[in-house]
Amino acid sequence: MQQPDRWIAHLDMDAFYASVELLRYPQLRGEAVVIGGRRADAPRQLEDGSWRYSKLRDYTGRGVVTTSTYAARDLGVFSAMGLMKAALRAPDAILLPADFDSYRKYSRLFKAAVAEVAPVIEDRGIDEIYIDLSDVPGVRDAVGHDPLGGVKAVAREIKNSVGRATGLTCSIGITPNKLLSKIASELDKPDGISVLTLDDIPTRIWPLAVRKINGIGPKAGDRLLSIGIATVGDIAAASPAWLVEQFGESYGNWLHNASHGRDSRPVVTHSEPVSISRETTFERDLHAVHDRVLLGAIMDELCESLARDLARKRYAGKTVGIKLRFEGFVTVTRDQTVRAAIASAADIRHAVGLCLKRVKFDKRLRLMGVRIGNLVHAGEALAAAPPRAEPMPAPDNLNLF
DNA sequence: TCTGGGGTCCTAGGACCC
DNA sequence: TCTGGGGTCCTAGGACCC
Repeated sequence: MQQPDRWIAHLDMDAFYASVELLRYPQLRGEAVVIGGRRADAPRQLEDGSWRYSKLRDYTGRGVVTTSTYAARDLGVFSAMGLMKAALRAPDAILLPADFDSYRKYSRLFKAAVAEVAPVIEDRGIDEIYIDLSDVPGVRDAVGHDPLGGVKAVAREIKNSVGRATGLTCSIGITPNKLLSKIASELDKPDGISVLTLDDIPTRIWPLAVRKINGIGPKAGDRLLSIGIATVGDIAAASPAWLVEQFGESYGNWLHNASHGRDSRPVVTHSEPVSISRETTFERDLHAVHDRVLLGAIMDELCESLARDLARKRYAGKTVGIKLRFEGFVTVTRDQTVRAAIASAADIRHAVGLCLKRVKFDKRLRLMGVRIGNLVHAGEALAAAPPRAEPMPAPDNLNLF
């Protein structure tokens, strides 16, 4: 076996949101349960102590499946599917609203439990992480005699630690790099461990569908299929020059390297946010003139939420952006960069007004969002920026809607 | 039966400066 | 006088991910 220079793990919590809900409602274990929808769909406890749950068949309106239990997946209900479509497939599935505070709590718990075993961790969202195991004693000391055994023992230790801390299971893939580990963690899900070396690529990776590669999404997947490429092995068999011809210099070369399992990205243990945003989809499409007052109030609220997020995280930003989604799912964005970093709801709302002026409102709206980028730490913003660098907002800018 | 909310990164054109 | 190349910032859109 070729000795890898790194051992990188990808850890993915199994059906994370749904599994956290099952800790609270253990009587639902084994049932088809779907997370999504509104707060009003929360279970109610009856006087006799029994619980009353919402069923998917009773759901009407917008919304998507956030996660589903494995029993619900067996019925064809998956993440990001519209709830109305899911209701057709699994009308008797139980619907629970998402409780992100609870998921964040369990997220902190499982990451702390992993850190006790292996501290070099890259956050990849609420339910997954990369871990560099190269310098973990049980891995490092096994190099030379039984590397695979050492790696597997550490993986079991991590899973036990996560289980003790949360009562939840996870799946772990361990390989020489992040790209392969991300794929490997899915090979034996749920509650599995998969260890792969570069020698395993032809047998374990090449037979997989191209969409299993992190970075090949719906568009690239369709395009690859349309030119006769269905598996990772098909990409590996194609010439790099041809891939570059089809997909451009950058993506073509990346596809070639990915299909051969090459990836040198490090595990990044700290990163700063690039932007912070808030958005909301309406229950019904709204008219820019007819529903002007309502839209204005919603935009005020979005700006206030964003300002609270900025204050809590101690950031200010120089570029404010709006996102508008019209009926027909057509999305439009506008950006406005101001001279000095801002953080207050009023300053954000003013910049939003400038953005809104540059949009043509000829269709109904289904979504509005506000984003702030070009972030600086709040302390630095105060030190660097003279107060009142921006003029007071003109009254008409505040009332575009 | 239309498709949530929070993000990151890339591309490409134009402005502006040297 | 009609013409270069490079660097950076801003903006808009889009792909992708969890």
